[in-house]
Amino acid sequence: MATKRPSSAIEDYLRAIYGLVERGVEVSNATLAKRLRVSPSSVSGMVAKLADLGLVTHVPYHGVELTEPGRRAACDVLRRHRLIELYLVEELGYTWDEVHVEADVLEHAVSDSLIERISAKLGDPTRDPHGDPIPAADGSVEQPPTHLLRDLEPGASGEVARVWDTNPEILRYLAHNGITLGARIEVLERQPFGGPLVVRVGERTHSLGNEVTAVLLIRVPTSQ
Amino acid sequence: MATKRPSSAIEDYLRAIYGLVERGVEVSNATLAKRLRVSPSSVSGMVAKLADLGLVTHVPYHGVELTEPGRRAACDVLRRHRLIELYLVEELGYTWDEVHVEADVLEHAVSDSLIERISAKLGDPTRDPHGDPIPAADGSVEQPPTHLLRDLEPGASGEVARVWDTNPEILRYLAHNGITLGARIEVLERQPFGGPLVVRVGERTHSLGNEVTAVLLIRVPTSQ
DNA sequence: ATAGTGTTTTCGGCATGCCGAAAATTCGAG
DNA sequence: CTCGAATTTTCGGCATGCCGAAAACACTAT
Repeated sequence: MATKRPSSAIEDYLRAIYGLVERGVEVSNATLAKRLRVSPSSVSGMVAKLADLGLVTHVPYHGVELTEPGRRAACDVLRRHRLIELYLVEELGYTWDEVHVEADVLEHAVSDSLIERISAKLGDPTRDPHGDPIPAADGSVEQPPTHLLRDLEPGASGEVARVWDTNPEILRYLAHNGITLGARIEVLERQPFGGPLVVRVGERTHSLGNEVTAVLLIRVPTSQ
Repeated sequence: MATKRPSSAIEDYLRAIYGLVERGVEVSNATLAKRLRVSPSSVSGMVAKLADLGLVTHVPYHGVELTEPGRRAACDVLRRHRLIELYLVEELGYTWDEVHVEADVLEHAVSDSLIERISAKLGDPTRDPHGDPIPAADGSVEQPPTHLLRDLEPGASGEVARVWDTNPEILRYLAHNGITLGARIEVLERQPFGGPLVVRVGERTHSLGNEVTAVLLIRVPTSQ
């Protein structure tokens, strides 16, 4: 029998930790506090609790790491979150900038059986509307090899595989400029000193700032 | 701007009070405690809080009554609850005995905008899978005139308009015997001393106990 | 009137999670 | 090595909601 689900607060922390690791961001008390919009002292308290529960390992004054049960629980939440996002887009006409807030709440409220019906109705998809992989019901995740747009050299091209951000404004900006999942994108030139990257998407060229290029993951055909 | 939504606990109490009134059950501390599966002392505490918030009036040691703001808030929750139930049946293949538990949780998690999209997708329905009226977005509810099956005399007939219960076993029992919304039902005879009511539904006759006849609402053609 | 019964309320307590202020720790610069 | 800044933890406190035990109340029957 499936063991009971953690509290929403716990699930929020687990998903946040997983998300930071996934993006290669250091998982510190401070980054967690910022991401969860909570005070650092609250993070200390909750991390102690997570460690008690065996969901993370914690070296005081140093880092936090998910244990295997913790990773598994995080994947469960992530699966729910991403399936809900996709469902809202596919079945209820949401756009990719609207779904995150809604899914943040619903991920804690849907039952396992509901989420499996949703998955079935969507044809057991493996990507959410932002290109993020949807963990399978058994907790496995496939992370396809991609490159940050920021790291590509002029001349490189590929297609937009994933947008690593939840900020509705950035997402609307991208969609408005035709930068959506699957769009072909070619790097034309890079301005020095942290300047914008000039890219071509379809007929148009855009100068993209750091906030944007650090968030777009590109699938490059001949990787390596 | 819509004022913030009450806590889930508060919404649960409001919906419970509304539900008891709707069924003509006395709204006492005890009935509330039983319906919410909570201790009587918890009810006392929460009722005091609801009174503070102006959602109910409370005469200590006597009854609780919804104020107009309280009724309105209860209808909001009820609208969400019933739309979710219908949605699960229509779009995700749930049966009428499965939806209640799921909706109990989701009613607190769906945003107003999501619920309106759901309502639109369903064609702004006015009945949920149990025949319960779905309050409109403006808080108005229509209660169609019906009769408890228990109160009908032999010879009377009508169609099943509503099932006033959430117990999955009763609901499965009814569905299994063809007693679903819209089914024609005719009272054949009434056994005395609280005995069963014999009814005909389609080709078959059933002897229905009190638990069942007290829960079936019948629309009788020539009311009066 | 009053005793008894059942209901309701009050009271202190517990669990979860949040906070700010102050103490503890780390780590780089000098 | 030591000082100081930044981070992290500890501590006491608060809010929400739940509980059980005991006191307060209402209502019925004598």
